[in-house]
Amino acid sequence: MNKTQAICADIAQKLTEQIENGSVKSGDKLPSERELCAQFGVNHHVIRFALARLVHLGLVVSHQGKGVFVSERVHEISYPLTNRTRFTENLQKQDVHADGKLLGWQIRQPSQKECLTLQLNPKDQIYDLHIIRYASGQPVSLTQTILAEHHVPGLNTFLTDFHSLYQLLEDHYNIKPLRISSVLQAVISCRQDTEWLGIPENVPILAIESIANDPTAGKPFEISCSRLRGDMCRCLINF
Amino acid sequence: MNKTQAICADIAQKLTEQIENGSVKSGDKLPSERELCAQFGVNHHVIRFALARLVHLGLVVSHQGKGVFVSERVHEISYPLTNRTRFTENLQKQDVHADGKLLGWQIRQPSQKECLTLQLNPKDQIYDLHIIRYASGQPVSLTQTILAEHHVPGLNTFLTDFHSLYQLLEDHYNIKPLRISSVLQAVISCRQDTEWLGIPENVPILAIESIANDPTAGKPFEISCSRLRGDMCRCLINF
DNA sequence: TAGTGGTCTAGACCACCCC
DNA sequence: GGGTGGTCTAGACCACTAT
Repeated sequence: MNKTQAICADIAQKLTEQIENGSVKSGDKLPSERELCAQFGVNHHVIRFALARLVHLGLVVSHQGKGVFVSERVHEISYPLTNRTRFTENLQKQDVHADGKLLGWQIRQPSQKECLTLQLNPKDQIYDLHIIRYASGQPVSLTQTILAEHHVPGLNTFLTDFHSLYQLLEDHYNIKPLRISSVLQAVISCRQDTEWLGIPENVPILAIESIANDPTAGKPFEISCSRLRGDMCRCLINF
Repeated sequence: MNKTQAICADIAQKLTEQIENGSVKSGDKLPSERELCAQFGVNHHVIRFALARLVHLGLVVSHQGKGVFVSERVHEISYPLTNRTRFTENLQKQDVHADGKLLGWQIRQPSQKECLTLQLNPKDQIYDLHIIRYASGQPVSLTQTILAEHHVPGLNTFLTDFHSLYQLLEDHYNIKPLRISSVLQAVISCRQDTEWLGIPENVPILAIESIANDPTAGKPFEISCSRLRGDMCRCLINF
């Protein structure tokens, strides 16, 4: 049927096969775009388009001025999702070094939706934290965390040497949040993701919105919105 | 810093804003590529690149020969994931009409991994079904289902008028599978997805691999690998 | 300086849709 | 036939990295 626009997809296919059957290995540099042009007898743009597809699939990464390289098999993280899931603990059990860094924070008025979810008065205030998390030194997720200010008074004083949110909450407030629900969705990377996670655009991201309780108070305590690298994170659920 | 390649991203940004602030509405046709070229004073390719970004974000869909249209807000499906999750039931509770179609099936030898998971002998045989599922008539997911042949003898005779797998299993074998684990991952759409689900390439997909038990036998019964449209499916988990 | 990836232009031609 | 999106070519120029 429609077999005119085969060239570009064909090249992507051939390159994919070369990677998957191991004739170019993990970490290897692909021939330069100019070389591939000559090799396949096509234009610059066709090659670039084919390579873009491989980038989206996570098979290669490209570095301006250096070349295009077959992705190192990133250590895939298994992320068991339970009501007690804690990023740091989770990874340590898999013998992976975990760390978190606070990118920024503010105290602000809650939105209408945040009021509803956290059962706040409109004049209550909230902490809004942005956290990046690392596994073995590699950035894997961006998280926005919302906490009611009156639940964690003076939180700001503990933020200077931030590593693990839940550790902090336990140490200073004796609170161990319990996750009560999560919503998972597959989305595409945006500017923010590319900047912080060091990944290209148009790459899959697992978005997780969770609500956690403070079990002693039995009330909603935390809203968190995480964006996890799709190529690194597998989310496990047991019933 | 790097502010040369702003044009393309800028245009994508501007078009995105026009859609999000409602100055072009859901279902509306965007100006043709030629018109946009003139409007922004740039080349064909720049416009196409910008539009591609919108496509990946799920904001627009393009139809050859007709034009580029702002995506109709697809009815987002909430997909509660529990050990009793059944696609058909699930959607009916949300007053959404659900249906399934069998794309194909075969009986074959299990792979090593399938043997292990389903606790089979290498000489056992398995049913391998490919199912597409619809919500309100729109395709939302592709699923591969693996069942041991000796658990569902003569299954083939029931496949001619297929609508709901779990209904079939209950009606003819009195089996109500219980999900015991799921693995969720964000990936990117492949050829197969684009063909069956009617979505473009490089669009997010939620991949779910599940294992279910036959509760009366207490043994692994089914492996299913689903690929859900990222723009339509939100997966809910309660703890 | 020379090589790499990245962005943009100008223009040809194809496939599809609708009148 | 005249519109639309889709693919490909040829070539210029920029930004980054090595050496």
